[in-house]
Amino acid sequence: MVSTIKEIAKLANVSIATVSRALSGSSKVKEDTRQLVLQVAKQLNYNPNLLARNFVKRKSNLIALILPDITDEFFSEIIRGVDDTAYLSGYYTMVISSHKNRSLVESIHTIMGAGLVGGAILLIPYLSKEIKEVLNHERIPFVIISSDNNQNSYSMVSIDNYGAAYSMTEFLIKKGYKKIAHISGPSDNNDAINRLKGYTDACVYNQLKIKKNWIVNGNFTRESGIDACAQLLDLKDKPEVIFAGNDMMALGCYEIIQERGLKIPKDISVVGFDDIMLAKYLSPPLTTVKVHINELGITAAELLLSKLINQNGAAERKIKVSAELIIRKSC
Amino acid sequence: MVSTIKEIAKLANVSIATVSRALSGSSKVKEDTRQLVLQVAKQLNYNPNLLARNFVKRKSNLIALILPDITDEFFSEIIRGVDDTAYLSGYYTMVISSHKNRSLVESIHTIMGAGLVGGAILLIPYLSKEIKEVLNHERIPFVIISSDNNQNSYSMVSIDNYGAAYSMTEFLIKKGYKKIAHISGPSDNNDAINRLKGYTDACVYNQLKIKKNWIVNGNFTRESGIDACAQLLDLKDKPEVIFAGNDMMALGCYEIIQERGLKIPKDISVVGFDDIMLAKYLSPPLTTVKVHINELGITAAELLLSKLINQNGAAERKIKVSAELIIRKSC
DNA sequence: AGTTGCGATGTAAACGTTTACATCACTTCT
DNA sequence: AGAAGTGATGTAAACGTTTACATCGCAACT
Repeated sequence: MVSTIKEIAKLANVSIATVSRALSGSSKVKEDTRQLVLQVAKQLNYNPNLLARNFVKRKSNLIALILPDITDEFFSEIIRGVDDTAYLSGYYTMVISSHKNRSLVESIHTIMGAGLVGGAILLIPYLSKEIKEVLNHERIPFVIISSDNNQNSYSMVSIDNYGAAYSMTEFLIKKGYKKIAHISGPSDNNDAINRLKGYTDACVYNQLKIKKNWIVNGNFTRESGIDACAQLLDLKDKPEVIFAGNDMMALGCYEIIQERGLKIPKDISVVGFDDIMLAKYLSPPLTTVKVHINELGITAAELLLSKLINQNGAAERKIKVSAELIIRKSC
Repeated sequence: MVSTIKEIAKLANVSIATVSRALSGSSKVKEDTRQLVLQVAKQLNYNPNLLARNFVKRKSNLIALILPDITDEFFSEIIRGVDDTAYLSGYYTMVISSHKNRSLVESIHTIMGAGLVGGAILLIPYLSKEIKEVLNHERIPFVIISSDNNQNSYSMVSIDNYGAAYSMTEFLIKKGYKKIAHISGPSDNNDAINRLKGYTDACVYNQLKIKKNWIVNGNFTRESGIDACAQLLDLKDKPEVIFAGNDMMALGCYEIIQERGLKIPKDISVVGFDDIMLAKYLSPPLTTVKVHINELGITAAELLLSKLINQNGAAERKIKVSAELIIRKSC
């Protein structure tokens, strides 16, 4: 059942080299011969052995997508984006989740060094010294999806947190809001940092005063949204709108606001970031920022593929995937 | 940088066979020699070439996870479940999404015949004749994740839709509800069919009358939930509780019920199925059925691995992954 | 007619690893 | 002391494919 070029060669009365050439399509083979070979191949139900092919060519049509140790609503979109794009260029995608049984560093080393994959896409929130150390020793091309924008030496794809937060803030200002609060994410999280910066810069640029206690720290959880929002509601000088660093914290805001008998957006407005699935089902539906997550995957794959195909040591590129304001009823 | 066993052999002054044996750990090598080899390997930063290894052993430590043409909130959990389990046995997971550029049949054929992967897990909602045809010609082991329980000849893992729906219905009956309605999913969808059957069987077993117009057809969308629920609310003999075939339809119920000024669960109760992320954030939080999706992946992977490891043509097995009632405030 | 060029095809090596078999140096029998 | 057995190691083939190089036949030159 598992036919090889040898068998085709025998049946077609040609050498295996000719078969190989006929099948690969490129080289010079007489059209008659090619047709013959193709026909025999079909008849034998031939499937090339990719293992052998990759092995001898010393390259692989597999790319690794290395994911961090957490589950995320958005991972499947990234995976799909990568897989779709890779497939169109004849590549397959291997997914590796690092987790307790296998550190990220270990994954990188074993996977990238084994010849199994031709390139890798790494989803890494924060590039530690250790990780960079390992990466610098790897010889296959890779691309990083990360919001860690302090790195120059790698090709990176990231969400335009800054730009999106800036737009959202400016949108609120244009709508007439003067008192805009922000609940930020963890202070060591780059998404959070950039969103905060987008918010403050937009305020500054539009000559809007930011009171210091209008910026309160959260940690991207619903609970922290509740706490942060409570703080804001207790303020003498209450903000008119709360820009939560992500939707989960916005959700927390909704809960405490409604618990206190206030109405959104009449008494106070709320906007978020991420456009998680439930955002549009909240009441009122949440105005937020939608990141085209699958584009992260697509872009990363494209970048990697370009490295794989024309392997001139091109300069490392940084690409930001833009986001879109989703205007609903919460402001 | 890319060291091979040849180089190790040279440095350690042994033959490549000895190196191979020392590294693979199994065969008989003098302990001193093994240590020496190991040390040299480490020093050379050696990584075995998996491509070569798989090639010569004519087996692969890659398994393919073939997904259908849609994106789903739950896919990442399945992927993670498969990957985690596979990894623990030394296997890697390759994800293939079939889609417009690549039919499922095509994916199956090219992937499973190329020697690249040693086995496959296929997520297939409905096993068409064509698909079965292709599957029957494949020679590598595979496992199917599906709710299509009309198949005997394959190893399958599925959600226990029937049992879970039965439990939910019985739970409602025990709570004292006498008038239970059901909004079913598409009539050609096996999940929907089994859930409906679980519901009716539980009613019958508990001698509960089911009025014909208490069962209304939906199609798993929120909109269909709205329509179906409206029909139920318009009934002279209104049900006391609506068991929606999935959470999205339950969400639709919430909307129309609240729009009509009714209270859940005071005026009417609603329960769902799936435990999608937003279920717990609805107000009131939705009582529903949680399927341990990652277990689908884990179980499928275990099944496949057992086939891969002891390749005695064991009987094909069917495994149902059980579900759990998540009792919240909606009834 | 002999040379050159070229297109088509064949030959064989190579890729890195595993593994069946051969070999060798001992030890332990008889 | 020789035979037989055993444990450690080496030799070489094999896996399926690609590809550099060699070869061959034929057309188009001089």
